[in-house]
Amino acid sequence: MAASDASRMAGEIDRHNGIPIYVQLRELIRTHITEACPPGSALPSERDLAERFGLARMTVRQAIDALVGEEVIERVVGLGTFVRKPKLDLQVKLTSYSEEMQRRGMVPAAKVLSFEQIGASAFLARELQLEEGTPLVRFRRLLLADNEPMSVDENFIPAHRVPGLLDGEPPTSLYNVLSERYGLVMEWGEDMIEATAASPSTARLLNVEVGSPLLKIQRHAFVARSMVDYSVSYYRADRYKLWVPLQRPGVRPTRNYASGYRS
Amino acid sequence: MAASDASRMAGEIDRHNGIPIYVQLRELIRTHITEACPPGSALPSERDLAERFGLARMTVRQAIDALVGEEVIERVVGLGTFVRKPKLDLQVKLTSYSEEMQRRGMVPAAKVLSFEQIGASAFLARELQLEEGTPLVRFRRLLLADNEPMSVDENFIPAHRVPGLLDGEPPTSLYNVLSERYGLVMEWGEDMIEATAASPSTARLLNVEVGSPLLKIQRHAFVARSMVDYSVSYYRADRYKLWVPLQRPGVRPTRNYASGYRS
DNA sequence: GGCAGCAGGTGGTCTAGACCTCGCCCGCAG
DNA sequence: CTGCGGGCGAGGTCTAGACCACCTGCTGCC
Repeated sequence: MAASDASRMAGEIDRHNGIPIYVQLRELIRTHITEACPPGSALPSERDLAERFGLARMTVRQAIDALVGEEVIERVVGLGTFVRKPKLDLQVKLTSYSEEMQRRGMVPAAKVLSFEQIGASAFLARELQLEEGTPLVRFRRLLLADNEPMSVDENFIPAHRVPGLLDGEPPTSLYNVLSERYGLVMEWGEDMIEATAASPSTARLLNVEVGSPLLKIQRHAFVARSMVDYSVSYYRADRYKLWVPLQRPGVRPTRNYASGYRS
Repeated sequence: MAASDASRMAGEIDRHNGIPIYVQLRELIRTHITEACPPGSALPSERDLAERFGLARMTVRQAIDALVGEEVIERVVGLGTFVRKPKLDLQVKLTSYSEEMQRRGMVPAAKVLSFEQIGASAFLARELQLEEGTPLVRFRRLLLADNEPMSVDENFIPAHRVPGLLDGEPPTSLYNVLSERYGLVMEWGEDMIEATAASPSTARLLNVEVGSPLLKIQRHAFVARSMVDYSVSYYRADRYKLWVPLQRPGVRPTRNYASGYRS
């Protein structure tokens, strides 16, 4: 038998709590996967699941459809449904500096250069899609990795989004504070990337020679449809590379089960 | 009535040609959209479609589900199903230089610097995941935009992938030739981006001063799971910026109907 | 021993209903 | 004129079946 035993799945469906059954089942399956199913292992068959939880098969399929859409599991006709290997991610992540450095295995640190309220200049107003003169919080830092300068970083946030932020200490991780204190979880954004040469002041901060190549990254970050953060960063070219995955428009990625699904 | 008239939809379902009904219906709807539905307009209701084509509503939903998954259309409870505005794409495209420049509204051109067969050096062998000494086609060009130097570009392609390529003229658009003559359609890839300073030879080619900042982009491009192209490009920083969309891991983009769906 | 074919299990597709909530609109009452 | 409440039509969820194509493993024949 390809499929695993449905009776070993924990949990029950509550038909009267208002949560759609397929959502409940989907989460039960998700839990079951993370707790008991290594990549490549089989899930119980749709019919088994339907019987186990007393549901119609179409309802079970709806739950499974959702997980297939998330690319958590994968259907193979005639064989069963299988847990996928964690996929290579074709999406650049919107991460904070601290997260990014930790991912790269370096110790992040920061030296605050300024933390103040300013009025939006014409340029900043345009970048942040606001009226000129709108109060902004300006947060400028020298960011270090493993105790060595990595980048000079300047964030601009509409002041009305973060009342009281300036009263306290400058935050260590900006995105953490925005999310935990103000509920501002960045959902999406865009980076504009270019190469530039170090100005004298930036060069001094980054401990490189004037004119050294730097990676300049301007970022707009959004919550829902309103921009919450505009930032400009100058990264030392000798210490920082960017990795960008690409996908060909209109071409669906090739399937890659190949093998490994036999019992 | 929110929904449009189902009887005005062209096409019929063929129940005996082996193509799943929901696939046929999906394509009929897709055609109907491109031909007769501006963004924001309503589709016929699920029940109308079911009646118009003599199908069960669940089957109609399956067709619509697919298009919703593609983000072509959008469901709004209590209102109907609507054609989405063309979405902002959260995915970097794997495009060739010619495509990219045309998209930016500039006239691409190229001056071939070399077009030859070489053996893979230790470095190239590692980058292309091949044995050292494997024959490669090396294609080095000075790329122009609007008749002004834009970048120096060097492609390496395993020679066995492109038999006879060197016999002819150097191609104008490399990706076009790879796809049309050899069936090699790049499916995905990755860019490594960094800032660097112009070496004397590169500076001369690009018509900039030695030490000027350049954007260095190394690209690995794949067909299925094998690498077909490794390239290194040096872009003039004053003429080229990269745009990279970002998505927060684990956060689903917020709905954005908002308005504009009233009749 | 080997191979062909069949049986049983899997996902794929489809039906014809059911009842739910949600949003809009219109008509009635104040 | 205004407000509110119901009617109606939209999508959302769910059922209990049906038949299909596909894959595997077993069985029995050669």
